Amino acid sequence: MRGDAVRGHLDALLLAVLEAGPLHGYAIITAVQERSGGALELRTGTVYPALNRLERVGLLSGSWQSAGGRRRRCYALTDAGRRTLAGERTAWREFTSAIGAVLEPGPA
Amino acid sequence: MRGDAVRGHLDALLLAVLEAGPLHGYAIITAVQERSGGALELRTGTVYPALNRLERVGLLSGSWQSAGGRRRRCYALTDAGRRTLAGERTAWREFTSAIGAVLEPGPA
DNA sequence: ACCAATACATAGCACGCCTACGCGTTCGAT
DNA sequence: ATCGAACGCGTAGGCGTGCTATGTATTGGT
Repeated sequence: MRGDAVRGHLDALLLAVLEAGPLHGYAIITAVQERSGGALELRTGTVYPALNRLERVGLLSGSWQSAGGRRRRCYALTDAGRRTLAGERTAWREFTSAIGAVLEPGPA
Repeated sequence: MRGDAVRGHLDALLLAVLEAGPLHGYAIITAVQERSGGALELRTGTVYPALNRLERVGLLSGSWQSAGGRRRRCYALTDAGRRTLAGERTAWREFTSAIGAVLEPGPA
C-alpha cells in the first residue's frame, strides 16, 4: 500500500477501531494494522496528532493511565464520535461506490 | 462528495474512462460525472494538468483535433496506460479491502 | 550492557488537488 | 443584435493533510 493511501480516511479508521472499546495510541496503531491484514501501517507522527485533534473537537475523550510504569493516553469514543463514525461509514460507501462505478463499470 | 475525495485515485479515473476509446478533456470530465452517477465532479484545473502529465509519462497519447471550429486535445490510452490501468484497478481493490476491513469488520 | 518493543510527541516538508482566474468559440434565447 | 450558457483548454497560487525525521523515556529480554 503506497504511503499516502490513507489520506482523507484517517479519522474514520481511528474512530472505527475505538468502537469496540477504549484503546491507547500505540494499541490503535497495531489494531489498524491487524484489522487491515497488515496493509495499513500508520505512523506515530500521523496518529498522535490526529488523536489530539479528535479529542479537541469532542469526538474522543482521553485520559491518562499508567500500566507498569508506562503512561498511556487512553481514548474512548464520545457520543458525537459514534455519530461521526456512522457518517464516515456512509461517506465511505458512497465514495467507493462512486469511484468503483468509474473504475469498473458493470458489463454494459 | 467532499471536494478532496478523489485524491490518490485521479489517474485511475482518467485512465478508466479512456479505456472504451479516445476522448477529449471536457468529455472526460462529463464521462466521469456520468459514470459516477453525478457524484464526481472533476474541475478543469484538476483534469487538464493531469492529462498533460499522463501524456508526458507515456500513459496517454494526445492529438489536436477540431470539431466545428473548436479545437480539442484528444487522448487515447497507450499500451503502458492500459497496463497501468490494470495495476490501478488491483491497487483500488486492495485499498478498499484494507480500509473496509477496518471500517466494517465482519460480524465477529 | 545493549537492543527491541512500548509509548507519546513535535517540526518541517512535499504532494496533489482545489480555487480562482483567463482566453476564445458556438449556439440558443430574447 | 445581444447576452448568457455551454463548450474547450489552460495556468498560478494556495493549502490541507499525512509523511519523514527526530526526540524522550521506560520496560524487558539476552
